[in-house]
Amino acid sequence: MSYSIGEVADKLAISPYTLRYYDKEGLLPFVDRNAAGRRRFKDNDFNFLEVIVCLKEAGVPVKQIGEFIDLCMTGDATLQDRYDFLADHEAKLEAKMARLQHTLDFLRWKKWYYKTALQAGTESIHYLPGTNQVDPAVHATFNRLVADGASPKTLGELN
Amino acid sequence: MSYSIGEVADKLAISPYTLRYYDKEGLLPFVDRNAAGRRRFKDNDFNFLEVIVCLKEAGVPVKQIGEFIDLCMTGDATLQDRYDFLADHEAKLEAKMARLQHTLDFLRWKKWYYKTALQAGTESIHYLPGTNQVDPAVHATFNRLVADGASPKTLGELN
DNA sequence: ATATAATCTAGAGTTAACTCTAAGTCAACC
DNA sequence: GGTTGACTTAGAGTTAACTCTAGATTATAT
Repeated sequence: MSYSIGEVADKLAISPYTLRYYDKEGLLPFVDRNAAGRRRFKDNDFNFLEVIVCLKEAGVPVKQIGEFIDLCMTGDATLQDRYDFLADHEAKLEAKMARLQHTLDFLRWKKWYYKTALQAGTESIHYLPGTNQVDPAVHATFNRLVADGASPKTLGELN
Repeated sequence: MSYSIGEVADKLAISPYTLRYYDKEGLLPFVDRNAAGRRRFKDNDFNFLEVIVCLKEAGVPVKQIGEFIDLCMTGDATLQDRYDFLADHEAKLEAKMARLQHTLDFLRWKKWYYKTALQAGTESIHYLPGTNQVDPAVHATFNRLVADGASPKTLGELN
């Protein structure tokens, strides 16, 4: 089985432009061409494409993905380098997910902030008396609710 | 208490250039100026800055963050819009974290793939006999190990 | 008082990752 | 056999988010 650039683009839900750009950047050295110079992707190529898509999603720059593909093409001498590369980006992704979890926590507290303001009809219930400044105790109140067992996700839910 | 742009930049670990850029894009309409035209950040401004940093981390484009700040400056009439904005980006962030979890799973399976190749001294242990194509059963083997209770994270760990 | 450092604006430059255009080739269908 | 659509390359254009420069002003430290 072999596939045209358009078929691969459809399968991966990315544009043919992007695939050609990746090729230009050295990400697709494994792709064959037919007599007319058109790209013919093999079944096994999807193993590489899967990795490329994964690294992209993980936030690895195209240039670095190219370096990984280079290692792949070089052979068994680079197995350790490839392992280290993946371990490095695994750690980076774990760190990023931890940061995003904090971001999500913050978003949920702010949602609760607006839910309660909405129910009161005014944001000023969260202000220090006689000012336009948010009372730091409000965040502490939310944290106490969570510590007491409430779900941060449902606390901010309207209805 | 008030703070210069440099002090705020240090606290948020972003450059003064970036803060001025945000101001230019309408993200900092709440910041005061002194007689000489220099920015003076108030304590309460950090409530806005916190939100800006959070939305940035969540992947919200600067332009959209500006729209949210606009809502904030308009007053209580926009409370629902602000709630909806946060709820929308909460959902998007949850979806992104689910995708990243899949990405992390994939990275770990590939790490195990290279760990086992490394221990065998050659990647070819994963190929279909007499080819250079990866045997699809290899991924299935990894999945079985995980289904049988092994940790995907430690399975790929070297040592 | 003076040198150094921080700030200001307007606007130019940079970078990554596409995204598209132009001009041409090739394949599939009626 | 002709038309339509997919493909090719080289290279230009786009977009977001900075990042910096230049030239001027202001604040801080000796």
